[in-house]
Amino acid sequence: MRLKDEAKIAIIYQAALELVGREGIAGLTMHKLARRANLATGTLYIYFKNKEALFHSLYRHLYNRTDERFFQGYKPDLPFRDGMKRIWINYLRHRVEHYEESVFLEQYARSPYITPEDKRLSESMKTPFHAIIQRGKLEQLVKADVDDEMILLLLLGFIRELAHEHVGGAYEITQERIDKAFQLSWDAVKQ
Amino acid sequence: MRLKDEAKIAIIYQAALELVGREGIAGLTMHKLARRANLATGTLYIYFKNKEALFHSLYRHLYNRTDERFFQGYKPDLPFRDGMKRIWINYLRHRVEHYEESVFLEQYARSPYITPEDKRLSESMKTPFHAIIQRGKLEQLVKADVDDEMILLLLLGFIRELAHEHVGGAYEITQERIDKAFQLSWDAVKQ
DNA sequence: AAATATAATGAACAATTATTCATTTAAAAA
DNA sequence: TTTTTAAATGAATAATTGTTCATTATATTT
Repeated sequence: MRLKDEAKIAIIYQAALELVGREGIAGLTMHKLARRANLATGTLYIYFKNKEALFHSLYRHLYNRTDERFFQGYKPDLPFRDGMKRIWINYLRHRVEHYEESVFLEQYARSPYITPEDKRLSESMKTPFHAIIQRGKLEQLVKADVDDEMILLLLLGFIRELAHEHVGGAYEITQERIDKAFQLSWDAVKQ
Repeated sequence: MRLKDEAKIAIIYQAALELVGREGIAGLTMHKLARRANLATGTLYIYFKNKEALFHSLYRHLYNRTDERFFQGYKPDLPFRDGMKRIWINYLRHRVEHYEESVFLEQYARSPYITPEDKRLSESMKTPFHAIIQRGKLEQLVKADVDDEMILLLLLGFIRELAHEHVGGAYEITQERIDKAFQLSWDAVKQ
């Protein structure tokens, strides 16, 4: 099979994410997906072997795109707090602007489709975050007696809830609230 | 229809939660569910009108049981920090010991099965937490310039991540870590 | 114990959804 | 333009899954 139209695959991915964002993996049928992507059902099978392969492929695709987004605009010569805030905001933006991705990733992780290989992949996402926390400890700005993972869980957990409530319409994120929320996070982890 | 065996319904709920915890809502079939609950497929339809009604019923059931668990052992005459820690730990325990419930609730919220009525219900869970935060502000122990919802999101988000990683086997929760984690939370929200 | 009522069963049926493939449409090459 | 090749279509088929119901087992009443 020669290389198929990349753009069309992107359209299929996008349609899948939109549908999963609304009705979850349980609600996604190949028929609905094709309709949303303006294709015939059979066309999906030109690009993907079957439904399972489509999910698998989308899953891997999402893990490639993400991590560079988190570190956009981060310069190591920024003071630590500013650099950390930058990444903090990047991650919040990511969760808000690509909310369906999170829904897909979380539901896929607990679906009949996930493979053991996929599970390992999700761990690797965290490594660059750990590096930042290490820096904070070296500069004696971050609590030395708390392990990196715990600090990371506090930061990510908070951001995820903020994004979740914002997208759901229950809690609007404003600039003022971003500053306050980061301050809370900072107070939690600072030495 | 006269009242059916409550215990059997509990068994069905339990089986459903276990299956959804492993393969998500997308992976749950009536056949699998019946097998796990040691019943014939048809029996499920004696207790529930159909699959949708079963989910709906389970969803409502979960919302009734939960909130009393969170406030177990909370006495208003405890110093604020101790009382808050108590609830904090209760919620962590809840998320760990009833992890499948969380998976179900989150997936159900984004499934083809949820109704608008169900959506409203999930908001009500938070009210008792808000009351505690109010107390903290009155006693001038909690940041006055941060709204309750934000404080709540930080606390819940962190706990949810801790429980998630613990259950997944990636981050074991020990007594020492519980104390540290609560300290982080406290540092975030304290005045 | 017999009669009656209720619950449980699981194979049969219905509905939904995934997948295939003969045919059409569009693009590329001759 | 004609021929050849690739891509797209969507109705038909296959597979899966939800639901029903005639029958059997169990419990309750007389």
